Parts: sequence; structure tokens; C-alpha cells
Amino acid sequence: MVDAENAAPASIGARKVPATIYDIARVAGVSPSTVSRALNKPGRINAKTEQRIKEAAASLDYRLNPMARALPTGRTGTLGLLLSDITNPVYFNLVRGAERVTAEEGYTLVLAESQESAEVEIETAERLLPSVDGLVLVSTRLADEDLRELAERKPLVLVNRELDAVPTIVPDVAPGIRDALDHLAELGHRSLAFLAGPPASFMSRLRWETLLDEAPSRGMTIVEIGPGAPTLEGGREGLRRVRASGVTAVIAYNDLMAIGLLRACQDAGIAVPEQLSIIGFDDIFGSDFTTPPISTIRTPLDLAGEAAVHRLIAAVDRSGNGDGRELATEFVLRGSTAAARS
Amino acid sequence: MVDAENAAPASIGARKVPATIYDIARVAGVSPSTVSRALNKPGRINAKTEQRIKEAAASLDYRLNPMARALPTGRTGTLGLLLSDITNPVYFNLVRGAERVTAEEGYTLVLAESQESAEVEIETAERLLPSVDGLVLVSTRLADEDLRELAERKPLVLVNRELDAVPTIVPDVAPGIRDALDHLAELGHRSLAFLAGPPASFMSRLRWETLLDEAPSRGMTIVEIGPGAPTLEGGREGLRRVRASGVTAVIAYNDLMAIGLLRACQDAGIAVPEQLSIIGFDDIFGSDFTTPPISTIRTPLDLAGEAAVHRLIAAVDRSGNGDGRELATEFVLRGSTAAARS
DNA sequence: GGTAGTTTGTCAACCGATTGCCACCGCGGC
DNA sequence: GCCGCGGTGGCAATCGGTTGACAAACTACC
Repeated sequence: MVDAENAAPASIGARKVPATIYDIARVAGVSPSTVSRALNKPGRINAKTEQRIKEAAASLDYRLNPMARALPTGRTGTLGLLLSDITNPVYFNLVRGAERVTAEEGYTLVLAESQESAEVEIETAERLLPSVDGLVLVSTRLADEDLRELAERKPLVLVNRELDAVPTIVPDVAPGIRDALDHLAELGHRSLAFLAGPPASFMSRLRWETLLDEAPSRGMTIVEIGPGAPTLEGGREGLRRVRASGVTAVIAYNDLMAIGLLRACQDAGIAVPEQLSIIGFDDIFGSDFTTPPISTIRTPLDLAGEAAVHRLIAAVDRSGNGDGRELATEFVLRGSTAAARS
Repeated sequence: MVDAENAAPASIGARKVPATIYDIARVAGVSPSTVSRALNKPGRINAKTEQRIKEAAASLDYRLNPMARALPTGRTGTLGLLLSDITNPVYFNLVRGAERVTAEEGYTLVLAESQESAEVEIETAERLLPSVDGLVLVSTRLADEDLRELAERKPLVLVNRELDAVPTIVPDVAPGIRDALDHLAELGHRSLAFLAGPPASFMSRLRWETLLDEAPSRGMTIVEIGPGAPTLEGGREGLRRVRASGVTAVIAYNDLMAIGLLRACQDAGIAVPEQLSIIGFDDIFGSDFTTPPISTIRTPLDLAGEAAVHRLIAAVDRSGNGDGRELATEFVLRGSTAAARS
């Protein structure tokens, strides 16, 4: 019993205490401020002293305490990435790209999700804000007003949303859409439908507007069906209206909806692509698992993630590096399109 | 020029400065320490004063600075989640479960990945360690030695890895495996193969060991093929050895490998499930997109993520809540198995 | 040798909270 | 009238770094 009482707190509680610059100063025989400068102002200090301090630091297994540094400098060294739904495969590559650049630049990434709710989103942003140097908001559902308010507290970068005075990363949807439409036109399709996503989605509107611009000039008619949830289920639910519309090809707001629609077709005995051609957006993981594999308009979200973080870091440390590469979408031809049924 | 010099820093730089407890103290006419107590030691202060302080705080739109609090208390209020590959769909639900509980408990989650490399993993863990209260390591590739070292610096919870003296979340693979084997036995399969994952993977070994225990008692032979990368490609590459082995059914280390193998079979003109039955692990997103959809042994990773964070928080704030629910796997029957070819 | 100029390192204040210790207040009891 | 006490609130140290101002030491030049 005595053993247990002693052992437990000792093993659970008494963790190794990290070394501080004061420890290093003592070992190296200098003052703490000298240690601080030796460690992050190379050259400010005599080379020999610097060397001695670095050795002391190494021997003590020193690691800088980010919290302690954040206090006087105001820089936390972490960036926040806020998205609507972490489990949505659309964002996988975006997260990965963002994570890569963040680590590369010596920052730390904090990830959070808003569960498709504007309320949760603003709360989460508030919670994150004090401990990050800046925030990337992906496909935000917030109002312009809220965004502006956030932007005046910490640097902000938006992905898939445009707002003046706030840095923005929006892929150029036109190239992919044009190629997809050309492809459908060649196959003889004359009447299309766009299966729309959530009403608050900037991206859904942008895709629809672009289709609306581009389809007529190719001699095709196009109608909007929806809005619907950007999920498998949302795609399934579109089938009734797709059938009723009499179109020969559907472009869905995203791959998830395209796959949902495809499966609904299969359940209903509609042959894809023979009776209906389907095209998605984003080229998510798994969109080539289906039979037929989904043709899709790929959004380079990995690049978008990278660009967003680059831009954010530029804003955080005032290095003017705008990094204004264009992020062009691209049509990926697979098996879900065929000649229009006559 | 004077204008520009004044304007630029003003608009770019002069963000809203957050209020501190000193501001509140001034407004409420008390000392900062009283403010601190009013805000987080309810009752310690006269009710009227407390009220006044809270109103002042609200009117100033006060938000506590987590960094400043972390310094004296040593508690940062954030937890780290480290996994080998963020884009691996296996972890999606785990991440989501972890994120949910973390937010629920008022903590913040930091996500990082190690890119399947032990070296990157230890570096990343080191980088995260000073700014988190504890760490969850998922499917770690680190040696026991390294893990023990980390564990004595900050609370640690392992998922998919066992190590004495460190809290561990390992799903119980046996139930799912037993059901899968029963199913295959019923279909007349007598010789199986296990398509192994990475050599350093504890989970791969655990699954193999369990198969090794359970198959013979059902009158089936089983061989291990691999190790291989836990990816589509890794699954594809297994086909040659699967064919050579003459087995009638394959259980792959995970769904990704199962899907890779399936696609390789399709390319090679081998009918699945007629000529070869395939079963995966994990029930990842997309494993039901294929034709045939993959039968799989589902691991409740969302629960694992939740349990891991609960456990970690218990360790962090010494609330003894062990939360020792068992996480049983479950066989999900879909279309990739059929009677053994004679 | 004296003076100016340049390194190099130290002092001390500060970032925004937390917390142990103490002082003050009013009150009741003896 | 004095003492003790519980309830409030303030003082000041502290966490671990950063940084402007300055002093000491050294260099160089006349």
C-alpha cells in the first residue's frame, strides 16, 4: 500500500523538467540574454562564446519554450486551419499541402473543423485566434462581416471564397470546365444539368456561373438542379430530378455527389455512361474506385493548401512574397462519360 | 510619402489589440490579481465585485491569452495528435473522433504527420512536445526506447501499439477476424494468405498473429505474403505472390491493399470474387465504391480516437477516468467473397 | 599614451497571466 | 476594550524568454 502510494505519483507525476536558457547560462558561464542571442541572432555574439553556449545547450538537451517566446514577441509560431469537415476527402490533399508548407517553414499547424455550421465556425475561430499567428479558412460559411472582423484581429487567408481586402485562394475553375464541356459536346450531348451543392457555398455558385457562361456557346443547354447536400446522399437524391429533366449528362458539384448519383443510377437500373454521362469535381480519393471510374474536374487543392499557407506566412512576417500562382483546374477523363443516347 | 509611411503600417499592422486583465482591472477599479481570481476562482471574490469585473471583461471583449497562462501553470490547453499519414483515409474517423472530444473538453487539437518515417516522427514529436499537454501517437513507428523517453516528458497515449507503462488503445481484432474466417470457411475456402503491411507495424503483426491462431482450428491453412507498403500499390504488388501461392482467399492488411489487389486482379483478368476472394481491414471511406465492394473487418477508429483523447486528458489533469471500454472489430460482409473455386 | 570607434556581453524591463502570503476590514465573543 | 477570525483584496514574485540601453574591453589610429 505504501509502495503503491509512493510509486504511482512518482512514476506518473515526476516528469523530466526541460532545461531553460538560465540553465545553459549557468553551465556556459554567461548571462541568459547572451544565451538568447547566441541561439537566435547568429553573429551578434563572439564565435567562441556562441560555440560554447551551443554545446551547453546540446548537452542539456535544451528545447525552446514556444509559450515563453510568444509572450514578449507576440508570435506563437503556429497557424490555424479551419475547415467545415475534416472527414471530407476533398480536403485531404489541402490539409496535407498546408501541413507540408507549415512544417517546412518551421511553423506548427493547428487543425479544427466547424461541422458545416457557421456558429461553430465562428466559435472555433475565436478559440484558435489567441494562440495562432494567422488563420486559413477553407470554404467558410461565415458572413463577410464576420470575416472582416476576424481579419482585423489576425492575418487571415481564405480558400474557396472571395472577399476584397482579404487574401484569397480560389482555383480557376474555367479551364477544367471548358475541357469537360468540349468533351461532352464532342460526344454529342446537347442538354446538361448541374447538380448544385449547398446554397451558402461560394464554390458551388462559381462553378454554376462558369458553366452558365460556357455551355451556351457550345450549343448546349444547361439547367441547375438543387441545391443539395455535398454528400453521397445529396447525389442520390438528385436522381429523381435528373431523370425528370431529360438531360443526357450531369455535372455534379463534387465527386461525392457524382458517386452518389452513380450509385443511385445503378440501383435504378440506369446504365452509366451509356444512358447518362456523369462528371464530378475535385478528383477525390476513391473517385476512381467506382465502376465506371468517375470523370472529374480536378481542383489542385494540395497546391491551394500550400499557397494559402505561403500567403499567410507572408502576411504574418511581412515578407511581401505574394506567391500569386494561378491554380488551374484540369479535366480528368475516366469512364463515366459516353456518347449521348439519341 | 509621409502619408504612405503612416498609412501602410497602420492598415496592415495595427490590428486590434486584445484586452488584458490589466485593462479590466483599470476599468473595474481593482487589481489584476483580483481580476484573475474573479474570472477563474468563482466564490473567492465578493459576488458584487465579481459581477463588476465580469461586466468590464465583457465590455472590453476580453479573451484570455493561453500563452500567458501557460507560462506560470505549465498547462497549455492543447493536445497533439501525431499520425503517420494524414491523407490515409484509415485515420479520418480517428481524427474526427479525437477532434470532437478535444473540443468538447475545452482543449485544442494540434495535428501533425510523420510521413511514415520514424525519423520525421521523433522530430515532429519533439517539436510539438513543448507546446502541448500531452500527445497521442497513432500507429507509431518508433522504438520502445524512444516511446518511453517521450512518455517521461509528457503524458502519452498510444493507439495501435502496446507498451507497458504507457496507456494504450488497441482495438480487439479477434471478433472481426473470427467472423471473417467463419465466413470463408463456410464458403469452402481451405487455403488463405495474409497480405502483410509494413514490417514495423504493430497492427500488421497483431492481425497476422491472430489469423495464425484462428485459421488452423477451422481447418484452413494460411501463409503470410509480404511485407508490403500499406497502399494501393503495395496491394497490386502482392498479386504475383498471391497467384503463385495458390490460395483461394486473401486477407489484406488494410482496405487500401485489398483494393489495390482487386484492381490488379481486374487488370490481369482474374475474376473477383469468383476466382479469388478478398477481404480487407478498417472499412475505409471508398471501400464500398469498388465493384465488387470490398468485404472488410471494420475497426472502430472513431471510438479509438475518442478513447485516446479521454485517456490523455485523464492523464493530464490526473482525473483517474480510465475509460476502459473494449473496442471490438466487426466483419462487414459485402461483395468480394464467394465460394472457393474447386 | 590618449581618444574615438567597435565588439561583446550584462542589466533590467517587459510580455500576461497565476498564486502564496499578507494586510485590512468588520464582526462577535470575552 | 481587546483579541481572534473569516472574508476580501492587493503586493510582488514567478514562469522563460526577448530586447533596448549601456558598460566594459578591446582595437586602431594619430
